[in-house]
Amino acid sequence: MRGAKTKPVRYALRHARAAETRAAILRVAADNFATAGLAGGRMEAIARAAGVNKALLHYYFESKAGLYSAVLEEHMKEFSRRAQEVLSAPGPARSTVLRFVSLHFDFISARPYYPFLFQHVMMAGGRPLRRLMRKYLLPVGAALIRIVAEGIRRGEFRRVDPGQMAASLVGVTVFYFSSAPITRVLRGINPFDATHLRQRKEHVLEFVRFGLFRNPQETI
Amino acid sequence: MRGAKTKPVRYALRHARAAETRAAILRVAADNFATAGLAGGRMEAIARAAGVNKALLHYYFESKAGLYSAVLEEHMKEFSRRAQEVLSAPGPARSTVLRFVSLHFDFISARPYYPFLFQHVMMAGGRPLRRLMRKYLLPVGAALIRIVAEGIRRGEFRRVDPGQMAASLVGVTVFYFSSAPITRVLRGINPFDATHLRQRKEHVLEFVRFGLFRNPQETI
DNA sequence: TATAATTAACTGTCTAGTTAGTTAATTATG
DNA sequence: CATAATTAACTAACTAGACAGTTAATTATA
Repeated sequence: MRGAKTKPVRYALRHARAAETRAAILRVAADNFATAGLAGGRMEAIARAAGVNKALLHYYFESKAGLYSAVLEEHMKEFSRRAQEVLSAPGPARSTVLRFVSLHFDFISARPYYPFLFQHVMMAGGRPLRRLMRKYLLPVGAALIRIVAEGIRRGEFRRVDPGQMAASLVGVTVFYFSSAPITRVLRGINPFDATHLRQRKEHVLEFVRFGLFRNPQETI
Repeated sequence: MRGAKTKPVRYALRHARAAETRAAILRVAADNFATAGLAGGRMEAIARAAGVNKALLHYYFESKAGLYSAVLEEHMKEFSRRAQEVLSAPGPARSTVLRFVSLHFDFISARPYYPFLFQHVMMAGGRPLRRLMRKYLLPVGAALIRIVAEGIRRGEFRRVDPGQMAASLVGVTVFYFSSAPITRVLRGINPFDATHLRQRKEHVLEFVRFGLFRNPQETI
């Protein structure tokens, strides 16, 4: 039986420890897949690092692809939840957009491997990609576009193509993280230390204000 | 012998045909590695698609990693050359930056797999990454930063951190392409058709003008 | 004592890389 | 200038190792 799908409430304690094991596997797998991709990731290595037997990965996640999907889905679900919260909150479009960018930035800051995991599925494509994208990204993307459009209508933003702007908001945030290895090599710094993160975030938020807002200087 | 490194001018005809074969391998390999990564790429598949024997790949490129490097280097060399040309041309910083962004955008437009190839080495890291980065990216990055700094000094640009701005310029361009698979799924369009490319490029250039220039409206 | 959680040991397949050649263009030479 | 020798370009068939996934059993706990 796949231990993950059925949750036998009767076996609460037993299940609690099992959940820990499962979480440990997911944590380690995220790291492994992020650096190596689906093809490059090693089930054996993941099992060893998680301190469990290789067969247990299959017991919980069926297959390598299943494990990969589970890893990715965990993160996407969480981000999607938080993003929807921010994007559906009332208030001026200006602050909503800035709060979204800020959330996005912080979310990835805490999960350095997230962009890589993402890149890998994207490049691989296929059915699982489509499922995850439609389920988690589509709603967030739509909400973001809606907010930008609203901001334009209200005169808070310049007249831009909301779809294009959404892509730029995400792109300018994500790129810093997905190019982190280059930064490390070329600048010899750690892009994930507090100082550099703060500098980058500040820059991104300012860049967004000037790139999108009608009156960038105005305090919100 | 590695036919590629030594170029026996004496055997002109023979060598000419060999160069074609080599180029064909590189072309096919770019495609294969871009979708599958280094680990996921298949020497056998590349050989078949290029219409040659698998052993020939090793004859020319030593190893799988060697082939991957060769593929990437080809593209990076070419981009680096063109970028340096643009960045070292005289004129106002405004037009230099816009011309750089434009070149970058067009270069990738013509090589849809380039960002993916790139991402893969980056994630893998290691010695070959460092070599290529230092050789091709470092000079371009430095030149771009210099131009931004110059633009600030001349009062053409807002007072921004030149390094951060360089990252944003590249990021906002690259993201459209590296997220192309998502776009295809979510919006059901082909991001590489002429219409969408034009729309995106227009948006990016405008976004850069507003995000960076002191007087975005002013014509150059 | 039933069953969930976990493991050791195994197997079949896939694939990078090798080896021992063949083919054909080019050059040397009788 | 014909043909033998040489060499670059290329191939068929193989090997060694790696790795995903399986099986049958064991341990822990409700």
